[in-house]
Amino acid sequence: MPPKPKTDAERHQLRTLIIDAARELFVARGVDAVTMREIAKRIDYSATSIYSHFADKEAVLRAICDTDFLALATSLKNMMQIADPVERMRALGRGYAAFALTHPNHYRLMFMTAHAPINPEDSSLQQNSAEQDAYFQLKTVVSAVHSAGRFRADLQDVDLIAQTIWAGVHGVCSLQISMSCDKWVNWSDISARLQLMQEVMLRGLLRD
Amino acid sequence: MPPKPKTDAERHQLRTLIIDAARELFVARGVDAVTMREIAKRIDYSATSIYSHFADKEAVLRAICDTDFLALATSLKNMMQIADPVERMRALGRGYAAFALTHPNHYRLMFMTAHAPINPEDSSLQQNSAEQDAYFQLKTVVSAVHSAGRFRADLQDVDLIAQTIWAGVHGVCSLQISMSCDKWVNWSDISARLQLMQEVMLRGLLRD
DNA sequence: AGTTTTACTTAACGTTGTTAAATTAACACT
DNA sequence: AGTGTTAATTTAACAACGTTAAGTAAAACT
Repeated sequence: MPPKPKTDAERHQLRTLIIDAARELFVARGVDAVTMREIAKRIDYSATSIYSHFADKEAVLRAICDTDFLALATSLKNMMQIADPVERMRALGRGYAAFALTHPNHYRLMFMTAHAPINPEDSSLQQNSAEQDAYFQLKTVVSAVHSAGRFRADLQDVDLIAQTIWAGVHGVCSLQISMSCDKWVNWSDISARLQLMQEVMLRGLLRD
Repeated sequence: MPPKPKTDAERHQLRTLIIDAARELFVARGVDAVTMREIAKRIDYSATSIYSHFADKEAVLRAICDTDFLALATSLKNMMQIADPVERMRALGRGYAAFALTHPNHYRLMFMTAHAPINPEDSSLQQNSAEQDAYFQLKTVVSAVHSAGRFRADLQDVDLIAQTIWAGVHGVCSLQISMSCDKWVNWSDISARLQLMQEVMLRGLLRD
């Protein structure tokens, strides 16, 4: 019941223990459905002990998201190796979608929830970093495709193109996340929807 | 404080009074941030009286969505008059986006918030109705374009095509609604993003 | 040895969605 | 007219939540 003084390393270890327990529960059943007491029980601590490591539930969430933004960028980084820029762009889309659909609750928090503008001081991530900024990765790929002269002649605005591609993939993923259990619509297979979106986007953007 | 027996009309009136109060609050501050007691206070009733009209908070949300789904379908109905099926499809996309962007909070409730599965049988709206079902309207247009032989040869699944178009427009709108204030991304003009998405989708889907 | 600090725990507060019980008014029937 | 019955609504109450305050035991510092 009573404790020993802990080193910084031990403190950090407990911090990530909390984060990992919380993430597992959030991902499984959604943020709102998971209680602080439950997170604590998972790691055999009392609920209130979490508050000596995080200001509140929201802070736990932000910590998880921070690591997951990084996780997204990291998981996409592997695909940046692909030589052909168009294939690279295609792989990036697939990777992004895979991330969204395997971590729907994280994705909801990152891209489907209105949040105050991200304070660079508040986030540990660096903007315009090939390792940490997924949007920068997308922009880089789009820029490469553009430089290779593969886009249609009238498409010159790299940001605009990147945002349209993002919107296409995001549309499929977010609709899946918030509407797929809805019986009103006779939903096609999610992989078919993703595939067609990818095809349509490429055909619509690339030179014949 | 005490009551009179009420006619069906009066009951219905109070029901919509609750819905309207709840909608206003939900739209302003989000579903989770609004309490039942707050909704009740707005219409000078006790919190518990809501439960004689709705099973729970979720049921209030569903009822709100129901009326807004009808509003969306109604606003799209005019565009179904356009003769050329491709032009009709284009107009439908524009109309949908206009609804989303002029009623962002309603749109968020309808398409970006997780809610219990909508069973067509306990909705007041009629599925597959040209007046009440926006998805049916989209499907009808897609079907017309398909019948006119305007889609590429390999595109045969009307549901799949409709859902992809929906995802494209939804992607632009939902990204705008939840991320446009984010300074991380150098956002292009929303109308330019919509325009390009529309172009890309049509070029990707239609025969050359 | 005695004080302070650290790492926790238990108790407790205010709110939440929701249910149960109480209250009050109008109607239906003798 | 008096008496149930029913409907509409309220107040009281419950369990659970996020969070804060107060308490406790061991290690560390002096």
